[in-house]
Amino acid sequence: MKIGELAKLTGCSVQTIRYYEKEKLLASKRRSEGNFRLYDQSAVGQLMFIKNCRSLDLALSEVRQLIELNQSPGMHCDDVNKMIDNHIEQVEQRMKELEGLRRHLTSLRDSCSTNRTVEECGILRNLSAKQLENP
Amino acid sequence: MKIGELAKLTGCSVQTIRYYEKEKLLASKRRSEGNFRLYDQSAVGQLMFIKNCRSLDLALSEVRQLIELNQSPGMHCDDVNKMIDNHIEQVEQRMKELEGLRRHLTSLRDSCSTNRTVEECGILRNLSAKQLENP
DNA sequence: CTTGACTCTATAGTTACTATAGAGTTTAAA
DNA sequence: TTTAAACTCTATAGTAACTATAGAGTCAAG
Ligand SMILES: [Zn+2]
Ligand SMILES: [Zn+2]
Ligand SMILES: [Zn+2]
Ligand SMILES: [Zn+2]
Repeated sequence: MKIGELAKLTGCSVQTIRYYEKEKLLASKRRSEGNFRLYDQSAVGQLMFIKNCRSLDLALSEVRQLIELNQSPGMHCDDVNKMIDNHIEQVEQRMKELEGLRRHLTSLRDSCSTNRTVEECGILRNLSAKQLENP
Repeated sequence: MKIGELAKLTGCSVQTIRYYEKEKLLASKRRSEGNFRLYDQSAVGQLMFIKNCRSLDLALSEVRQLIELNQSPGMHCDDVNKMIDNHIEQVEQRMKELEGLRRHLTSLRDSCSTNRTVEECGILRNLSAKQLENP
């Protein structure tokens, strides 16, 4: 199949597939006479693997590691487990940050009401303050 | 004062200050004979304003809008309020996404235990599956 | 007068794509 | 058979908000 069909089958864009190739994540094994990339069924699986990883916010460099690991079936998979553990931690960390941000933004929002002028705006006044209180 | 002192006073890096100038967020009013940027006390306040905005994850384009607004003290501040409301929504949206991600990652993690080989790795097997279940 | 700390501009790199431009290829209809 | 549409190719630039150089110039102290 050509790149367009692979794109349709996987829900990736054509440019994204070419980008993954450049990044050594997915190779097309053959080219047509007119130099078009040709893929077989296994490419669908490989691309879905990448897509699944991306949906979990794994970086492409990590996806690359996983692909390489996948090629040594006898090795221990500790590194995979660690990578996921790491991600869970990072996600939780980011959630905490966002929670702090949300509280900050909410209290900032409460410092202004409707029908005020820029001069009177509590938000702008707070943003101008020497330093916002730390969460 | 020169750029290095401004950087120290505000906790921004020198390059960041120059970047903000290029992005029309903070101008140095004068230059020294040797072409060094010179700042007065008001620059400290302006830069802290930017820093406060950034700590709330406001985009530089939004900071620019706020700075412009700040220059029309008689106008209504509705746009400011709307901007903050918007941000609160976006933050809450992102928190929801991360919560879904966390659940996904956690259940994926549970599909593997210690002392398995790559071949047996539940995580890799799940990532290879045609499609991950949607949250 | 030299050393070191500072500053200047310009440029490239980061991440994971997306969006062109300009050219060539393939397929299908007219 | 011609021609048009649809597809593909490479190469390049853009995104956001910085960070990190390189190479040159400025300034203060010793
Ligand atoms: Zn990671
Ligand atoms: Zn207001
Ligand atoms: Zn925003
Ligand atoms: Zn495993």
